[in-house]
Amino acid sequence: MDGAADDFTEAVLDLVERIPPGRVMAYGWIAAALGHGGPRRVARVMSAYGGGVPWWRVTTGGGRLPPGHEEEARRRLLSEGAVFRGPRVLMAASGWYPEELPDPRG
DNA sequence: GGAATGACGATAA
DNA sequence: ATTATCGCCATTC
Repeated sequence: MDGAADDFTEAVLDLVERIPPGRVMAYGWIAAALGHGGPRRVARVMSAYGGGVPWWRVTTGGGRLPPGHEEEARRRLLSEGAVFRGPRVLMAASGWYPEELPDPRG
């Protein structure tokens, strides 16, 4: 076991919890915001511990909903006012990024 | 130690 | 738009 692993998990969950309603963040964004790890690492955390946070506000880089939970996530996001474009979320409109951190998009 | 796997991402065809 | 392939990173077998 590794204490640092729990630390990373906690950081991911904390960041996901502060995503505003109707907004979404990508796995890669979260990894970039935390400064280490990777998209797969974040996805693993969500898969295991995402049940305690608004996991539906986390999507793939293209606005794709989490596989196996598309129905659920889509329903929730629509309810929160997220902008959809077919089966995906418009990251340009509903994408969110912590203002206190540098934006990877430039 | 090596192969397989996964709620990913980017690129090529 | 869709499929295929590779890279990434930690976990699991």
